[in-house]
Amino acid sequence: MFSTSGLDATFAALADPTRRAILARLMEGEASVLELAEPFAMSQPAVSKHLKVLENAGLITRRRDAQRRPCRIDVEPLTEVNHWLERYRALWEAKFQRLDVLLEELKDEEQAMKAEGGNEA
Amino acid sequence: MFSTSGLDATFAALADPTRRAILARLMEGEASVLELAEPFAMSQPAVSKHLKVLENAGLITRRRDAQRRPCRIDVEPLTEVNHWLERYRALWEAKFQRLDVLLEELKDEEQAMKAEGGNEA
DNA sequence: CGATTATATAGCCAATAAGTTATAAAACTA
DNA sequence: TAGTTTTATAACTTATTGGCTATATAATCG
Repeated sequence: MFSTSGLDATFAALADPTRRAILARLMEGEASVLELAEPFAMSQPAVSKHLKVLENAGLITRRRDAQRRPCRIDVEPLTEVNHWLERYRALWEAKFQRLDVLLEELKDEEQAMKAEGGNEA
Repeated sequence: MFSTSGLDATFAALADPTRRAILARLMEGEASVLELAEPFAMSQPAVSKHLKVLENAGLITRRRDAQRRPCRIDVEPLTEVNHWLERYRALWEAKFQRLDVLLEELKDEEQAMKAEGGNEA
């Protein structure tokens, strides 16, 4: 068994606009499957599949409420995305710095990271 | 012709670990196709395909240098990811706030955004 | 020109994804 | 218990993805 990086599943889940819309909807709070399905021109099973993808990526969790399975957003994978982005953030936050200087700094940081073993693409 | 959200292409491109590794490599500066292919147990055409995916997502640009087509990272789509993440950032940055209070605040913000028309899943 | 190097393209294959309809299962309601 | 509501699963289809090998193209070198 090899656990493909959590980022694989997270980015793949986020690549679909229906699933991003579902996450956006869940920012307003819990919602059932039918409530989540309502805005979409799509069958209920299709939405259930999307929810499974989100759940497998850890982006939502579900509880039981009678027949309903209310979903709520789980933000943890997004923190991983945020952390992954960190590596690149300097590239656009330092728009007015000279690029070559910036890259030198980043290379130095990379050396430091390698020295302590942190390495995930 | 309907232009599927740039986020679709960006997230899909980032969902593959080979492509994320290529981006990480490009943080060290420009690299040719063969240079980028070298670390991977994968044919050159496979890497060329990955580069095309990255290029279509706007994550890299290529120039011509004799026979080589050096690639460089283009960070703009990552800024879009960063912007998309903004909506959710409060959820993990405010871990110690009461969740219901937080969600109320977010709903208010959403009303404000709707009022001025900003809406992208 | 012919040879070499770097990259792209074509054609193939297997696996996955995203949708469908039909049906099953779970939990409530009368 | 029988019916209703909500969700999940199965089976199928079509399109996309990611890899391969073989080949074509582009640019340089001798």
